[in-house]
This record gives sequence, structure tokens and C-alpha cells, in this order.
Amino acid sequence: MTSVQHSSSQRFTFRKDERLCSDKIIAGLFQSGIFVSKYPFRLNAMRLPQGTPGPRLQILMTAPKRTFKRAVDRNRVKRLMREVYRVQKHRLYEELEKLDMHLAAALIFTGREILSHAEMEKAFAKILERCLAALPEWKERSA
RNA sequence: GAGGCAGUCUGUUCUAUCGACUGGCGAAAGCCAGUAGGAAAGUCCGGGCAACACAGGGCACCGUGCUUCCUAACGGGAAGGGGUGCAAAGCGCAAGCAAUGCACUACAGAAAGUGUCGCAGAAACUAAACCGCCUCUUCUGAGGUAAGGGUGAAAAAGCGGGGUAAGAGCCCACUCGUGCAGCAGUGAUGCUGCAUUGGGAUAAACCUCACGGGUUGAAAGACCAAAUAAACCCAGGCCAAAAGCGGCCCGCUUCGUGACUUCGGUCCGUCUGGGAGGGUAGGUCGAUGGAGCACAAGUGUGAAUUUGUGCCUAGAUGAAUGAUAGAAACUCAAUGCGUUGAGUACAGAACCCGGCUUAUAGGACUGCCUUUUUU
RNA sequence: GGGCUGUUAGCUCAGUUGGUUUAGAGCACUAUCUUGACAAGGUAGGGGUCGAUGGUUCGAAUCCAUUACAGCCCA
Repeated sequence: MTSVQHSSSQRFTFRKDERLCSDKIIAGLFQSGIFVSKYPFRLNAMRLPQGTPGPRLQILMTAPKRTFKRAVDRNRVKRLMREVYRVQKHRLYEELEKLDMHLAAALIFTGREILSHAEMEKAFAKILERCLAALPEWKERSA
């Protein structure tokens, strides 16, 4: 019926501490220049120092006001992005655990139109592959 | 019955799985409850709240503009008055007046002053003589005239009669306007009487009058934690001049009884403003129980308001209120009458309220208009 | 959250304050002259609901109100 599979080890939560809230980190994030891009997404990233408390990855989702004029549309896009991330995030967590990295990230929607949930899922899987491939390189650069 | 327009109200529901935020319970795992709108929007207005400023007066600036009322307040609303447009019983010889109905109305002052009124036209503002009309005449002009023509958005009340050389409020009746008085009304204003020839428009042009307005907005502001630098540079004030009263003036208020001196100033202290540089950029409060909502009764034409009873109804902060699947309801299209397909508006709180304006699929109700059928 | 500005020809802008005259300039476009042909240049011409709706006025791109769409600023 649904694509979501129940598992005792993995839960598809998205709590407050997984979200990126710090003003300071966000400012640094967009200056770092580290990103991967795959239409209709763009993912900016910045490595956090070792031993940062909380989860391995803090992330924020956003949709630009320039392409989505109405607040309803921006909310819709951000909510879809959150749901898609929530389901697929465990692959990233595993990889980060292996490399012993902490990461801050911003997921930006660069498309022009709102996609359906199924299209979003496919598109996010693609950018996730690119991101995983780039992780070791990011570790070298920031070290 | 069908279609259109305007107004008011309403504006999808249920189940499963995976989540988010707030509150409660719990040692924890977790469980339970709640979680977007009528416009949350535009930011066009008005308040609450907060900080700073503040003897008082005048000018300037900005806003509002029929009256009375409602309201915490308003540029909002209610009721009323006037005006304009359309229809119009009726009255009048006519000009015209006009009960009543519907719609609209930013509606103070143009006899305080200034500006503007192109083209056309003879003449456009304390007016004028082109054609015309009349009188005189040396036949070319002089004078009278504001009926008629023509121009214009607008030509200095209208119409009928008298009067006259021709004409003219020159005189009279009626109508309109203005002024004064009386009456009615809280008032805008209306009615009646008397007087009066009574010489334009524009104030959404300047302006005048009346009333109102201190400035800045929750990125206001308060507290806690962390960090830190009472340092440095420049300008100015400190007993008679400057600063302040966030535009200006009057006026008012405030601040070294320091040291040295060649009396020009210098130094010290202190205050104010600016520069450069450094640190932090986390949390709590503000902040969700309020001009609150629902119902009933009373008062009022109404907007509203009083009393009683009941209810608690989002509170995020890089920002929750969601995603997926299935079913139902409604609408539309195709129908093989079994169904199949598509669609379900406008739109997302950011301190909170009261209005205004704008957007809105479908449904319900009310009013008006058009058309068809029947009686 | 709070505030400010703009919208005129296909493009870039004047004109708006202070109303009536013809809405104008440059580039572009069309025709034509010149050239063997093109460019440049000369001559002539076309092209505007002045963002929209309503109001004030005799008359509105201009004044007033509402509205739509752009752009900018404030820690």
C-alpha cells in the first residue's frame, strides 16, 4: 500500500534538533561554496567540527520567493521536500557514521513548478547519490 | 422552467499508515487532548501596548470636511437632510413646478484675496456691438439697443403681459436665487411672510475657516547567560555662551564657584556627538483570557448597548498546523444507462484588536432584469 | 513585520510639479534615393486604449480614489 516500510532500527522522524536553526551556521553555510546540484534541487553543505552534540546532520529546506510568489505554494514545496527527506535520510546517516563527519546542509528547490510527491521522491534519490559520492571529497577539503 | 446581475450566509467529509508543534500525565518508553482564515491578503485607516521626548504660546507641516448619533478610536458604521440623474400622478396659457419610486452622492467656504478659463466667437469677467433692429444724416457716418442670429462647456435669471423710435427688471404677475424676520426641528434644514434686479466656473488650483495630529514601531522593549576595553582618535559645551524643548520663533530649562596664565589661551576633570576597532548574535518574557465568543431577555428606527447564563477557541520563532493511500459527497463531460474520466475555489497566522478594500469553484437564500410555456 | 519608488511606441527615456497647443526624442521597422551589391548616409512614412477601473472638470498622460504588476530599502 505505502512505500514506507516499518523497521525497529530505523524511524522516519524529523525532530527539532535535526533542523538547522542557528543564524551563525546558516551564514557560514552559504559562504562555504560547497554544493551539489541536480535539477530541481541544489544542496549547499558545510562540515561541522568533530564532537558537535546532536545528530550527524542538520538540514533546512527552502523555496525561493522569486519563483513561488504565493506563501501557499512555498509551504507546499517545503512540506513535500521535508516528507521526501524524512523517508530517505537514513542512507546519508549511515555514510556519515562511516566517515565520522558532522554536516550542516541547506536543500534548495530550484525548479519552476510544483512537482508531485512521486516525482519529488525520484528526483531526491538522484541528488542523494551525487551527495554520497561527494562526501569523501568534502571531508578532505575541510580538513 | 431557463439565463444574467447584485447582496448576505456557507465554503467538503471519513478511515488507515508515517510524521511536526504546543499543553497535560509519566522515571522513561510512550499515552491523551488541541493545532490555520473569511478574507490569515493588500497595508488604505484607527486603537491597545512599548521606548524616547515633553512648562506654555504662536507659525509652519500633515490629515479630515452636510447634520446628529454609535464607538476605545477612525478617513469606519447607522439614521436623517440637501443635491444630481431616470421614471412620473397632478398643477400651469407657457416657462416651469412637482407628490411618489429607484439609483448615485469626497456634500464647509467662490460677496477675504490670488491664479486659470486654449480654440471658436464682436465680446470670457466689475464684458461687448459682427450680423440685425431703431433714430438722425452732408449718404458717408454718428448715436441708441441687448429682443433675434451665430460661437462656445459657459454670453450676466426664466416666461407671459405692459411699455418703447427700437429695446431693456424699465414696470407688473408667476417661478428661481439672495438677504432679513417668524415658526418647526437637538441639528443639517424645511415652511411662511417681507424686501431685492439679483453679474460665471474652478478650492480632487493656491487659499480661508473649523476640528484633529509629539516621534518611532514588537527588528518596540525588559531580564538572564556568555563575552568584553571606564582603552584610542576627532569635534563641541562647562557662569554666559552653548545645548535642549527631533521644522522655525518667542519663551523656558540645564550645566566646573578646578589649576596655570604673557588674559590670546593652555592643562586637568566632566558631559554630549561622531569615527575606528573589539565582543556577542543563545535563552526567557513581551506573546495569546481578549474593546473575546455563543445564546436569551431588555432598550433603541438603526449602528449599537445593558444584564444574565454558558464556553476557552492556533501560538510557531530559519518558523508546526503535513504527506501518502483508500472510500464517500457534490459538479461537469462521455455514455453501451452498468459505469468511466476529470474537477472540488480564493488562498497560509508571525504582538493583538476594530474597520475598509480586493480575490473566491460549488451550494443556499433574498431582490431586480430578460426570455419561454401555461392560466 | 515596517517603509519608499516606478509603469508612456518593439527597446531606452522626455513630457506630469503649474490641465486645453501636435504625446516628443534616439535606436529599431517600412518605402525610397545612393551602390554592381551591402553597410553608412539622405528623404518620406507607419507604429501609442499613456498599466487598469471609477471620479473631479467644459476638457485628464497630468489632479483624486481604488486596484494590478514590477523594483528598492530597514537588524
